[in-house]
Amino acid sequence: MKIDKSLVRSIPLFDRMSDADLDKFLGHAVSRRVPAGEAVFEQGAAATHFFLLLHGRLKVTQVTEDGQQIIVRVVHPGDLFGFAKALQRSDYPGTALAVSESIALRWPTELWPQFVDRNPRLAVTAMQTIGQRLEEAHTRIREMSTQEVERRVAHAVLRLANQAGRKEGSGVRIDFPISRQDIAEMTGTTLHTVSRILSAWEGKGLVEGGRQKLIVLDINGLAALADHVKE
Amino acid sequence: MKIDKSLVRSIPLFDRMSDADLDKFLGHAVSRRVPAGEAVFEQGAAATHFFLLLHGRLKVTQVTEDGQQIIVRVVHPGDLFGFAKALQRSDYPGTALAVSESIALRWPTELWPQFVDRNPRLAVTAMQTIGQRLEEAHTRIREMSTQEVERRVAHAVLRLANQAGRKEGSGVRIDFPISRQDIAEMTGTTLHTVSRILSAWEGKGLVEGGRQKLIVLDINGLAALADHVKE
DNA sequence: AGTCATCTTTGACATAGCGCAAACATCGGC
DNA sequence: GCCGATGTTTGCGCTATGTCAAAGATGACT
Repeated sequence: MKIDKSLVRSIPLFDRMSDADLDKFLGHAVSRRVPAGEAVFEQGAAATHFFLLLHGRLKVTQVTEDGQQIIVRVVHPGDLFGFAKALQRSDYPGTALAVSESIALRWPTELWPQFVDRNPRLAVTAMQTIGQRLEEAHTRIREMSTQEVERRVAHAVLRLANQAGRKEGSGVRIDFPISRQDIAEMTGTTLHTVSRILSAWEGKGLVEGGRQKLIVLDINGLAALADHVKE
Repeated sequence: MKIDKSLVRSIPLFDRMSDADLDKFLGHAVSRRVPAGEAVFEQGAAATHFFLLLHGRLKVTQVTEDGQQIIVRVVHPGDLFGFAKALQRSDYPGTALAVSESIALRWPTELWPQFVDRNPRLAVTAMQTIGQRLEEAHTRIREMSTQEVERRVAHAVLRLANQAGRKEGSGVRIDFPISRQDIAEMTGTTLHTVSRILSAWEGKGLVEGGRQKLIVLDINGLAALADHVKE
């Protein structure tokens, strides 16, 4: 599939790469269209490629031995993902599932070292990316350790609105299909509890819900809920 | 303070470095003795150095806005720590506190790039280290999302026994002073609950407790508790 | 337009584990 | 050898949240 170069250029990681380098980089890439509901790679599979999301939205999930699922993170356009090999893993630690129709570029993991070599900025970006993820993970741990469910959900929704929000009417809509179950798996609770919480918020005019839909009407109100130490 | 070179050699990261390179590396290092209870660096402080723990034990903690503390991880001898700058942060995200008398080497963060340059293995090790930490963080998130407190504590204790266990009599002793409060902060619960759980375990002969002391008597029994899906 | 699968809401109920409080144990210092 | 500081144990009540159950909504497909 032909690669939309201007799309790639719009990604910070590549905006200042020389045209020659970019061509070399993209020369090895394979573009793939992933329909909603399909996996880019599966947990436990051999890490043969690393990826860059150009368009769409993925969720990375892990399943525990006893069958419970959690959402590790959401992949947004411009994000590198699946570079387990760079971290010295031989298999993917999670499953990457398209939640809406997506387009991803793919490179064989063997190329990673030479890309990094040729383009130091990539190494820095990768380090940075992982650093951020580590920080996010710690934030999540901190929240799960110290906050009640409602605040955690508030934080999660705010984060989503930030990363995947699109203005719609008087509010900000989460720009991909997301279920209560998904939110539950991101915050470590059950869909029932999430449903109750969202219903309550809807009653207070903070959000507007719907099937696989979520619109934040009052960002500040939500932020207050998320930050406010209850008294 | 003079650096014990054989101690450094015993760390996997350095065991195969050439003598010349090692000398160059250590030439820039400053060794510091940290008494128990003292901090190597504090959360929020400018990240001026990165470190290597030679001896002792540290806990890295974070404090939330509302004053609650969590233990992010325990640093063992041979671990690199505090390389926030490599991850493009300007300050330390947590506080590193010695829980027993420790010795740490210290380098200015500016040297990081050139060390990595001269010694590619360091870069790989660092990447690997961060990858592991990320994985650990996800494991913890998974546990906190899906398991009850008792299983989480069991996992935490097993991990400690693995990383810091020393045979003692018929059991394995956690080889540094650790309180119920600490365990609580590692597992996202309260010291009360931890105390109850440990008391129960002691009743079953799984562990032996004490002031800032913990000895695992029955690793398998504990592992069963940690893994066994309750029915 | 009807059917089915999926997602959401809501209720009733059970309980794990937290908060509070007080007694108790252990250790290091004087 | 006593004292104060620090850590641990235990009881009790409460409530946030999970579990179980069932009834709506919503949208996709035929």
